[in-house]
Amino acid sequence: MISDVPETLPPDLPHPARDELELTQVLFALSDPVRLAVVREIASGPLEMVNCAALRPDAPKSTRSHVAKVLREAGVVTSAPAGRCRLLSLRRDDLEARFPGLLDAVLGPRPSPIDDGAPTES
Amino acid sequence: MISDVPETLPPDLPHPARDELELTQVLFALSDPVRLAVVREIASGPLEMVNCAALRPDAPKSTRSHVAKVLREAGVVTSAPAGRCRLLSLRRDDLEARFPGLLDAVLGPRPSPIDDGAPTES
DNA sequence: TAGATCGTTCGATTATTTTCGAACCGATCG
DNA sequence: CGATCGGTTCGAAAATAATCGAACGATCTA
Repeated sequence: MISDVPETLPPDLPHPARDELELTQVLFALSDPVRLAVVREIASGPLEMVNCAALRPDAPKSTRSHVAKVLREAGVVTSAPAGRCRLLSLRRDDLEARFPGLLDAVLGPRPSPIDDGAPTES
Repeated sequence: MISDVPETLPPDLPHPARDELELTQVLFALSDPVRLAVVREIASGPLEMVNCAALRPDAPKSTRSHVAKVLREAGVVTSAPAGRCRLLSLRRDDLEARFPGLLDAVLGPRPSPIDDGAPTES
């Protein structure tokens, strides 16, 4: 027997394919300080939205969701369901394939493992 | 003798200094197709606004001027008076110093002198 | 000097984005 | 099951950006 597909099937969010990424959309997504901060934060690895400091935890949920949406629709991040949360990941490979060097340039100089920015003891 | 500065001294337009360039502003300036096309066009050398095809010559002057203004205020281009015209130049050095690699990434692969994009004869 | 050219600025209108509450949904936990 | 948690969606309202005509200024040219 063929089980009916439930009317309310899990509508996972739409992500543009690699070859659909538009440079101007990507640049626009990165042109906002909050969104750029999110990208910087997940540059070191995927992160659940709920644990993302750049998405101000005190801000209204709908605002946080909107930030993620712009990044997702531009193809900058993927947003995957993970338990109750959503896991944000940077689409490094897709961005690099489509716009080589762009992400590195936007993320800026890689923080050296030797200098973490903390004050050194004299 | 000290010549009086005329009341109506040539009010040359304000340009941000190199160290005042903001990444988000630059990205925003580049995130519009028309503005990006202007940048691509002057990438090969300075160009008078009047001769810039990306600034649709048929569009109202005030719209054309506004496009140039956003690019100028973001620090992407300089706009220098040149006779009756204004000469737009890409601020390559400043952008490279401040955001290394960004411009190259945005401009994309340099068109090879061998392959100019024209269809090859079979 | 007068006219034409190129571009800026201002103000008004329109279009696009952002923000946020409310309603809702699935997953988890008691 | 019922409550809570994390997040989306849908309006509507506010903020921001784009568009364009009109007025102006400076430069060149006749």
